[in-house]
Amino acid sequence: MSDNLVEDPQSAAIKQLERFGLSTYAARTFVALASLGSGTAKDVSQVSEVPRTRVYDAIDELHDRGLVDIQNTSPKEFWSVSAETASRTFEHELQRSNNILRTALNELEPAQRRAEQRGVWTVSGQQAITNRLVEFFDSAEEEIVYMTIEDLLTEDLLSSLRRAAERGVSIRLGGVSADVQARIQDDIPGAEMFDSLWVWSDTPAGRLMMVDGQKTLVSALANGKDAKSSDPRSETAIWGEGETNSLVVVLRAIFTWRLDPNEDIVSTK
Amino acid sequence: MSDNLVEDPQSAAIKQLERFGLSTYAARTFVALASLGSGTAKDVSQVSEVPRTRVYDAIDELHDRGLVDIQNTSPKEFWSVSAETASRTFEHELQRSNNILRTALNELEPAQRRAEQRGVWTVSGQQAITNRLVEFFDSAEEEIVYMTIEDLLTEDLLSSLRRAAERGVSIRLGGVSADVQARIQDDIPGAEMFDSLWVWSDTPAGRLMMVDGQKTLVSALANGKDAKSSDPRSETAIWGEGETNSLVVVLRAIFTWRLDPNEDIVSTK
DNA sequence: ATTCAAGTTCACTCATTTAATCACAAAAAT
DNA sequence: ATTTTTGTGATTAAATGAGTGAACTTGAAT
Repeated sequence: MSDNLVEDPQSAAIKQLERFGLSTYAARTFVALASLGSGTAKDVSQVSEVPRTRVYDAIDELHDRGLVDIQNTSPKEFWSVSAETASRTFEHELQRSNNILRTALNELEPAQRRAEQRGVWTVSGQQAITNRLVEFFDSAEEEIVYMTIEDLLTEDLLSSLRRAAERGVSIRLGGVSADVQARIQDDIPGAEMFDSLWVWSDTPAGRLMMVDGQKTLVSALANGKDAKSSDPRSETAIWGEGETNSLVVVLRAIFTWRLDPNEDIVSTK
Repeated sequence: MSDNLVEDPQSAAIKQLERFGLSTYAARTFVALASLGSGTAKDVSQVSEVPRTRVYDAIDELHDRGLVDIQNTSPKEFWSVSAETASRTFEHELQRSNNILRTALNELEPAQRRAEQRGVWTVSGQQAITNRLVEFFDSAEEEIVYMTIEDLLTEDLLSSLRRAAERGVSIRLGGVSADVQARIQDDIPGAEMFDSLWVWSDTPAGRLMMVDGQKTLVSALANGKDAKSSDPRSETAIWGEGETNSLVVVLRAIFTWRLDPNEDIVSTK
């Protein structure tokens, strides 16, 4: 098989270089040079499968990007920067690019975003859902309730919860096993743990969240069997916000019913 | 004129989004949604100039990337994440991508890179040249001599010099004005300043570098007139390394002749 | 229930970009 | 001087993506 799940460094590197805007010729040429250290067009062509006559264009592209230096002899010799330098170069470029993007978007973003939203929005992909949660957590002023399976309690979310706790937001966490509870207690002393409403540690579930009683989110993992090995993209969530949002109303009802301390419900075994 | 030097946020954002791999439709759609907050296909089409029928594809693309959430009503409504979230999302993605690239390149990099190089290599672009200098500085073991005009003495280089100084490398810096000399003396106490061999603070020059007497670099700015406003890409440099490298031999001769303390040369006015 | 309009999806064309091949000129090596 | 290698340019072919329009679905109104 030529395409394994764990790729060989060659094609992995090529793929990323293309992602950063290099042509496939340029990407292949750079990878060839990286493994050679330096070489002529002929050398490059042989190990990279790039037509010899096109190596020169590829080198030009790389030279303009500062990734390859040229020796003007005949035959010309080409030299590629080190892995570290290449990586740093891209990092700089992308950082710069991202800053431009952020400021541009901020400029044209309307003053008041999502005051009160009717309806329920869907998000998919574990990372996207996590991002949304972090946003909600960061906007919390009084209370966060979050039920989750442990696999979905990433560092991102924990640090966001920590920040919230430091602001004085009360935090209630459910669905995690005893030992993880202990670890979190160390990390975020203010957090209050509760056992999940239903036992779901063995079944692949999802997450449930409510912030300040007016922003809620529910997620579920698509493919049923095992949660761990499932593709991160298979998680789908819906969320809604606003005092009168229907999803909010429903979830608030459930949460307050199950969690409110003055209510006296027997915990489901 | 539609394309100013300082672009409007619209097209600036679109350009960066495309750079990050979005189609132009997707980029335009996202920018439209970012200024609307949320809206239907119709709304988006009107402000983005994207054909209404293709908005759906664009939204799919954005949804997959976690940048847009969808409300499954009729008409469908679309909601874009905040500028901050979008920026963070890209940052994550690119960081991840860059890590893969770095490890892949490191794996296939040959053990011994550039032991002794014959010949002289050319680099162009200010950033690329700076990168090369940082690499040289970081590899210095005994001595760094660096002559430069102030504009080309960036923070990157200063911190690299600082690291070298802390390793005990002796540093000689030339070509900078008195006040900048003072500032650097504070920053890097070990650095020794010397007045440039010829007066070049007013003329657009370039840089001269030698490390450990065996790695040298010379650069020059292409367009003559004023150094400041000149395009950063117009700087071109050549470098060489190795005891017997011709460029090294020549520059070492000059430097030792002019700088060696036991020689007694009258300073050029 | 039927019709109409609006919303959504799909299939197709056209243009632009990019990969790939070829032909030729210049330079080295024999 | 001749032959091989190296470098540049032009040309063709394929693929990607923008743009257009037809067909289908859904919801609302008569």
